[in-house]
Amino acid sequence: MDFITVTTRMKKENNITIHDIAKALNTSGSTVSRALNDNSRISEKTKKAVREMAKKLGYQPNALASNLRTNCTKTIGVIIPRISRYFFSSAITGIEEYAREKGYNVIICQSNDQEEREADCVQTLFASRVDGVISSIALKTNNYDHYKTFTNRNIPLVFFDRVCDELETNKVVVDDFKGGFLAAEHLISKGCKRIAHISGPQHLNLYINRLQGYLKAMRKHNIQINEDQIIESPLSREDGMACAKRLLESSNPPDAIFAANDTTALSIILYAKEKGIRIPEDLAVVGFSNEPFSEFLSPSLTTVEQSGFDVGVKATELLLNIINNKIGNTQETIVLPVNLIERESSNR
Amino acid sequence: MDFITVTTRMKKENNITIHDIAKALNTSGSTVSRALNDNSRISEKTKKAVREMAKKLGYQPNALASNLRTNCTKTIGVIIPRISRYFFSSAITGIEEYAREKGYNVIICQSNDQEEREADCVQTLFASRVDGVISSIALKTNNYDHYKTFTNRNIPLVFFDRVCDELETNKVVVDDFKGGFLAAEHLISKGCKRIAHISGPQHLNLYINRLQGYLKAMRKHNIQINEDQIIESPLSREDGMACAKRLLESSNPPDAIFAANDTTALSIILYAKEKGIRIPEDLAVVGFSNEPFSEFLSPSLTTVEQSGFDVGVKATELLLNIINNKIGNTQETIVLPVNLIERESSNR
DNA sequence: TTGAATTGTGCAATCGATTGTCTAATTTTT
DNA sequence: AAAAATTAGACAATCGATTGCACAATTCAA
Repeated sequence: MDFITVTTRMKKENNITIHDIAKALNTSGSTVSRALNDNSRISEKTKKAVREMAKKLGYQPNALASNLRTNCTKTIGVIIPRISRYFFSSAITGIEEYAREKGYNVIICQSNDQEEREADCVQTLFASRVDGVISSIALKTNNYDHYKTFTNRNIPLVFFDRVCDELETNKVVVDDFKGGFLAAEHLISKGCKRIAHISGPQHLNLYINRLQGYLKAMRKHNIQINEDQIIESPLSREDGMACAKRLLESSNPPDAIFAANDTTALSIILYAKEKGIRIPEDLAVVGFSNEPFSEFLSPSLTTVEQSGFDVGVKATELLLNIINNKIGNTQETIVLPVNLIERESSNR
Repeated sequence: MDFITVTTRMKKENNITIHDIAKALNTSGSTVSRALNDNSRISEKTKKAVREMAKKLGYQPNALASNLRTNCTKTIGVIIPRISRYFFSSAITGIEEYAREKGYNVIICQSNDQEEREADCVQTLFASRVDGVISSIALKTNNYDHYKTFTNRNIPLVFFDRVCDELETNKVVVDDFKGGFLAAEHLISKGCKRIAHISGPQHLNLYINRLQGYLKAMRKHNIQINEDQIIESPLSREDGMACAKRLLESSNPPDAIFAANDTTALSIILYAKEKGIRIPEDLAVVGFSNEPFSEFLSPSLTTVEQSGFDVGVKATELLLNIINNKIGNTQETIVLPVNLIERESSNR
C-alpha cells in the first residue's frame, strides 16, 4: 500500500521549504519567514544565518502558499483581444515593464475577440486571484456581466483602448476624437471634398470618437457630409476590400477615405492598385494606428499614431495606484495624445 | 486597536469557499469538494444540491488553495524574447490555443533578449510553481545555468526556435537548414553568382543552420563562397543598414543577399533604394520569417515562411505529453517544415 | 534589587481545497 | 436473520508561508 504513495511523491522532489531551513538552523519556521521578509523583530545575526542557509539549500519561496495566506498575489491579469496585433503586444510590453518594476507579475489571456472566451478569461483570472485586471474589450462582446466577477468583489479593473460607457470603471484611451479630427482635417487641407469614413463597431467608444472627430472636422470646414460615405465595418482585411469596392464603385465615389484602422486602409490601397486608381492623385487615404507595415506600404500610409506601450504603462500605473490605495477606486479616464504621421498616401 | 484589523479585512470581501457551501447544506467541506470534482463517492443527489448551492452563492474556486494542496497548477510558463515580434506572438497564440483546450493556463514572461531578465523570468515562473515551461532563448544569453532551476527539479522544459545544444532538453524548431538551402538555391536559380549572407549570432542553432543550408546550396551548385560576404550581425534594423553598406560598397559587391531575417532584408531594400541600386535587377534579396510587412514592401520581399503558431502548438503538445507522463522526458527535437515564398525582390 | 520595558523567538492558528481514514447507513449475500 | 459488502459522508491532516500572541531573556530605570 505504501508503494503508491512513495511513487507519486517522487514526481516533484527537492523542494526546500522554510521548515527545512528552520530545521537546519535549529530554529522555527516563523523566525525563518520573518528573517526572509526582513522583519524588524529578528536580529541581524539571525537574518544573516537564515539568508545564508536559504541560499545554501537552494530555497525558492512557494508563491502559492504565500499568496493563499496573504490573499494578495502580486499578480495582475490582462485580457486582450489578440496578442498578435501590434498595438496590443506593445501595450503588453508596457504593462509588463511597469508591473515588473513594481514587483508585480502579469498573466495574459486572449479573448480572440469572442465574448465567451472573454468570460472564460475572467474566470481564469479570478481563480488565480489576481490583485487587479487590465482589459480591452473583445469586438464581439455585447454583454458585460462577466466583469461583475471583479467589480462585485472590489477587484480593481482598468480598461484600455476598447472601453465602453456601460462599465463604470477606470479607463485609459488615446485621443480618438482628436485623431479622427486630425485625419479628416488633413484630408480637407489637401483639397479633398468627398471624404468617406470607414468606421468600426459602434458599441465601442473609440470608433464613435474617431467618427465624431471626423464629423467635427467636416462641419468645421463646411464639407458636405454624405451618409452613404460613412460605413460601419468589422475592419477586417476582407471587409475592407468589400467597403473599398462599395465606396469606389458608387456613382459618386469619394476622393479620400479615412479608415478607422490601418488594415482597412491597406485593403483600400490594394483594391485601388488592382483597379488602377491612383493614390494619392485619385484617392487620398488615411488610416489609424500606425501599424508596423504602414510605413512600408507603397504608397506609404498616412496614419494616426497611437502608442500602445504608453497606454499599457498608464493603465498599469493607474491600476497599481488603486490596488495600493494610493487613490480611491474612482471612475477616471486618462486620455493619451495621438499624432498624425503624414506619408505618401495623402500627399498631393 | 480593532479598527485597523476590521478596515483591512474589508478589502476583499464576499469570497465564498467550499465551507460556506457546506454550512448552507449542513454537510462537510470534503463532501462539497468531492461533489464539485465529480467524485464517485458522492451520490448524484448530493452532487446536484452542491452544484446548485455553489451557483446560488456565486462560488468561485480558489486556485491558489487547490494548487498548494495538489502541487499542480495546471499552468505552463512561457519565456520569450519579445512579445511584439510577430513570430513570437503567433507562437504564443498557438501555445495558448492548445493549452487552453487541454485545461491549462499560460503565464508569459519577456526576457527582452537580456540574460538577466531571462533569469528573472525563470525565478518568477518557478515561484508560481508552473507545471512546465516553454522557452525561446534571449539573444544575449550565454550562460544557461538558470534553467537548472527547472531541470534539477524535474520540471519539464521545452525550447522552441532559439534553442542551443548545450541544453539537453526537448526542442521544437523549424527546418532552418532547409530554409537556408531553399533561399540560396532560389537565388542561384535566378542566375545570381555573388550571393552574400547576413547571419545572426552563432551561438544559436537556427542561425548556424540557416548558414549551413546556404553553404550547402552554394557547394551543390559550385558557386564560389566568399568569406567576406558572410557576415554575422545582431540582425537589428540599424545593423542591417551597416551590413548593407559594408557589402554594397565593397570592391566586389554581391548581386544577391540572403538575410537571416526580414528586418535585415528590409534594411537592405531601404539602403538600396537610397543609393539607387535596383532590386531585383542589380541586387536580389531574400529574407527569412515572412513578417507581416514583407508582403507589402516595395518590392515585396521573397522570404522563407515559418509558422510561429504551429511551433507554439507543437511545443505545447510536447510539453503536456511530458507533464502527463505520456512520454518519458526524453531529449526530442521536432522539426517543422518551412517554405519559400517567392516575391518581387528576387524575381528576375 | 526589584519591576518595567525592550528585544528576539517559538507556538499554533490560519488561508481554502484536497484526500486518507474512519464511521454509519444501506444493500447484498448466505 | 445474521454476516458481509458496499455506499455515502464526516473528520482531520495536509500543502507552505504568514502572523497574533505568549513568553523568555536581556537591558534599563528607580
